[in-house]
Amino acid sequence: MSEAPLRPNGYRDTWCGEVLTDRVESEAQVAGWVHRRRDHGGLIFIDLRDRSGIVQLVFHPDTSGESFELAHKLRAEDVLTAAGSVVRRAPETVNSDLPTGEVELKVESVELLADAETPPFQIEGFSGEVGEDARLRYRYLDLRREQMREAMMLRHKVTAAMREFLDAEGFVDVETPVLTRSTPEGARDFLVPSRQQQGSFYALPQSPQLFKQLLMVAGFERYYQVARCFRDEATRADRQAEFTQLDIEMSFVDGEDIIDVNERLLAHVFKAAGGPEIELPMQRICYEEAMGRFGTDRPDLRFGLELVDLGDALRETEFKVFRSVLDGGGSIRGINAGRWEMPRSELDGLISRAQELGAKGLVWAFREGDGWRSPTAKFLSEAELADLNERLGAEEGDLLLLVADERRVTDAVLGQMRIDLAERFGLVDENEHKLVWVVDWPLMEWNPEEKRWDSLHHPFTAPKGDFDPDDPGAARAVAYDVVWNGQELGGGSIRINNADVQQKVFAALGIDAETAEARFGFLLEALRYGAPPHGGIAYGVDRIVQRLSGAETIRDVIAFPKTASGFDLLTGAPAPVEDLQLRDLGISLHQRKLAGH
RNA sequence: GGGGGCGUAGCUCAGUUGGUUAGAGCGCCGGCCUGUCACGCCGGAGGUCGCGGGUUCGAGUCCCGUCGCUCCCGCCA
Repeated sequence: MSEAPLRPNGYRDTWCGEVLTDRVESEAQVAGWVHRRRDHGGLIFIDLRDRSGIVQLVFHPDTSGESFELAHKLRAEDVLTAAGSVVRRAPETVNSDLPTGEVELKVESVELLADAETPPFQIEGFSGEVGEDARLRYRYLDLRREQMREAMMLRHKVTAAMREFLDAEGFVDVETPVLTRSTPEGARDFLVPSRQQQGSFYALPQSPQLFKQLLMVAGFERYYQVARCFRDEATRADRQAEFTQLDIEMSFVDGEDIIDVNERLLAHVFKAAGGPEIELPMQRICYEEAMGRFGTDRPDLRFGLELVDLGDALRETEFKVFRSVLDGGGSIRGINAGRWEMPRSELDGLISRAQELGAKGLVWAFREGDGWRSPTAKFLSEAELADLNERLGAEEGDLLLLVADERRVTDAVLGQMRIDLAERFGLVDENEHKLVWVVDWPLMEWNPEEKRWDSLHHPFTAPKGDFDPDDPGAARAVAYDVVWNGQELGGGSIRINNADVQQKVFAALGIDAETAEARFGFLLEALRYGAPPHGGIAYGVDRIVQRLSGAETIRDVIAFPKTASGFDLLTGAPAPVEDLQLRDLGISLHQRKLAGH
């Protein structure tokens, strides 16, 4: 990234990274942090770093005795300004690893602007990766490291490209409240107690969903926001309780309009961020097909190992495990993992993994002749084995994995094992990129634990055509998720713009009229005042940047992230508050724990 | 909420079957060094082995508990 020109002041007139051969024989003043010092006794080199890069300073006793004396005392991460002449290095002293390696600054004057204590870890070291505790506790030092600086710069490029594109397409950036209303559906809310209305609470938004719909009712037509969102749920490698969403909504559009503008948005952002080139139009796959072939609604299309339905081959089976599942309306599905040797202990590991994922068990087998080498082989007839082999496309020695359970379990287990196996067998080409729209979603799915219908996206998603409250499972949605190599980048839908339809959908979801009125009355009311057809999408900005940067965790692309247990190791949040503060809020605690650590 | 891994010097780690005074590299401090760029050489300081309890003649090592970090399941779009 090239830097904007500097207005010369008392500190500097040149970026460290821009002290290049075109400046030779001119004067320059630079400022920054001492990256490394090499003191030869009679000659001292200092690598000076600012955000643009590194330049070598040379301190000669003959050039400036005073500067030379000071240079002796400089230590890592001291902040200084140095002025002198830019000189070309002798050919044998050129450092080809450094963009500025053909030149150096012969220092004539130097001033220490701030001295630094010895950092708890080396900003630029070679003794391996620094532990995350230390990095988070001293995040401002961690952010000085090249990898973090580049991640944050990339993040900036991504959001800048988003804004640039959306601005050019006529989208209006509108801020929506952070103190808003709790809606107990979905994830747990972060609550904020109200001082003026004691006993009442704001909630931090899980997304600006309802506000952006209201902005459509308000006639803004095209809205976007880079919005902070909050979900009080467990953190993961790719999840933080506090995260950033690119939120978009449009009026007078159908699903194709939204997909069109978003494909161009993604292409623009990927290009600006140096990501993989996106071919337009992007591939699409319908929900049913994704679930059928990959067992997931966010399929990674870079490798095979597709799921195969095996119920038909086992219709007459007498094997009790399969029999009872089929009789109970469940499914038997399998994967041909290909020809891999695997010792018994690893096969046991696969069984454990399947159980961890929710299966009761896992059948493994290697094709041998027309039958199987497997503990399960003796329970199946020759005809059944032959049929299974054929359906799985099994060749001699292929490893076959079968799960029998409810369809949602077989999909979840095999869908994840497919990914595990691909990683383990090295089937994923990291240079290949597959972006795909998953379309044609069901509007709702049956939740057997809670014995009710749940929205697949959210309760504001519009049903395609007329909605039949007696058969919610039949309803489809104009909904679309965009998936990159098996990870969901964003998803959206056409929304309900009619209060009657919205009420029917609430009712089907088990939200009675009274509750709907209490929680969403403002929305229902707004929909009665002329709500245009509208729809939109939301992206996980952190995840997009994580994927573009190749970072292992989402924390590496967030300036000040929290730990898995929600702690901010830098500031010590969350922390107890003064009794007086609680009294103001009318809150009393059952017990007070002392702050941890 | 559940399961796995980790916790030893400022940082990254080693530490055998439970056995004398707990080690290495980097960093740090002091000295020497005029072309280095992971500068080099010489010397030095630095430890609540996460915390608490237990077993034992003896615990970094074994047991129990607890705290923290992390990954996974649940949860979460």
